[in-house]
Amino acid sequence: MSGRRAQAARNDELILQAARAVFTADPGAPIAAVAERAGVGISALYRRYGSKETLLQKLCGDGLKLYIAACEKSLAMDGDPWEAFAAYMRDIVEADSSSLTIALAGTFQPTEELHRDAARAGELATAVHRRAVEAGVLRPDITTADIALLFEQLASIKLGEQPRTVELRHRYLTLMLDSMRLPPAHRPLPGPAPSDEELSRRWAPRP
Amino acid sequence: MSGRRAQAARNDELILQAARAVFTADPGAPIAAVAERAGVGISALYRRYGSKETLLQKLCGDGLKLYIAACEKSLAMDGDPWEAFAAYMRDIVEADSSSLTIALAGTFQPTEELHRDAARAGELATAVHRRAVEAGVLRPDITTADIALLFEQLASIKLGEQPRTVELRHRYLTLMLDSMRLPPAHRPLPGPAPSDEELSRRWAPRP
DNA sequence: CTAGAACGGAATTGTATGTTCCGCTATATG
DNA sequence: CATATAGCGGAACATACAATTCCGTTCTAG
Repeated sequence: MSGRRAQAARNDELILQAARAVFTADPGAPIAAVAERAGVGISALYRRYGSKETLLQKLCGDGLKLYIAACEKSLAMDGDPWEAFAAYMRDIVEADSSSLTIALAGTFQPTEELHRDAARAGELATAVHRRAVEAGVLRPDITTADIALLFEQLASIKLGEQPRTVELRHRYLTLMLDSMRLPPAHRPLPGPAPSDEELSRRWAPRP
Repeated sequence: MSGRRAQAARNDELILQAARAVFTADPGAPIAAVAERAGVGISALYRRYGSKETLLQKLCGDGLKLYIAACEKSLAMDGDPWEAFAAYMRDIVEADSSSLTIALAGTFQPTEELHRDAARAGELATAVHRRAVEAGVLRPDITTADIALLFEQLASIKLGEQPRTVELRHRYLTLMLDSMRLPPAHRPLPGPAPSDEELSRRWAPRP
């Protein structure tokens, strides 16, 4: 397959990647920013998604599917129950789906399919959580809702470029896991702490 | 003092309170929302602050002063070094200055005074941190920059009304403190975990 | 060779928001 | 009591921005 068709197929992917990157960095970004990042014109976007809302629903749906996949992967793990739980949380952080899902909450009308997937994700998350509690490796006073909020906190971290941001999220996830694990223990923290320079850079006036 | 002068003096405070509340809830809020919340006209605002930027600088400055006060209070405490450190973090959460300070970073030109206060706040925070590390009650691999980011994570929590939000922030602060304290230990978590209803409410499309 | 899919990007349209302006009111003052 | 004016409410203005539409162009399948 080549020529115009091929470009179209490539653009499909290009646009989705761009949209993920742009809206993850700034949930309120204009749709033109997505087109620019993808290196295509605006009409290439509107050919695929009838409106901004449609695109956001698609992104949100993809994020949910990643979430579901992480849950299923964890549930499929046998062996150390704590490791299964921790892997679940690490996978979610790695997928970076919360950022979008959360920031976009209330921005658009949830599809029927979104509702179904969200319900399924909730069930799976509950299962992952329950297994950890029943195995006695997770503080029982931590609920599934707590975990959802913890993901949101991690998603709020934004410092420097994406890889650095993910690295820092893992750092604080490690901290969170320490505080949730039974028996209490401290693990070494991954990645360097933020430097003062990283922190202060944010005070430069944004154009 | 009564009559017109009195109303003016009252408005001074009214406007500041409203501005704090509004911008804390939504850093991008229009200036008209502040006037409405304060129950005054727009011109009452512009009489006091020449521009939105000026108002934001004022709020940010106030937040910094609260931060500085919390540091000084902690440094003045003698007795349990851990308690001094924990009190510092609790006070910052209570003051809720981070929300503004962080959300507004980069949205306006920092004043000279802001710079000075920020520097002073940094020094004090470092002192609080060092004392905890030297007393052997705080994980040494946690840096002051880490703590700054932890505050940001707490500030990102927004669920329901302000009091509930603060309650939840204390809940997760407790978790964080557990993970930072030497020797490792778990403390009971304050406040109830978020209910599913609280969480799902956010998905209602915002007008 | 040509119909039409795919596209780039300017033009259109609507909205949101910072700021200014004007007329009103109550009060301080002589 | 008269009146200058501080303080105010809110409409009007100017503008920036962003979603969407539209049209001319390009490329390729048949």
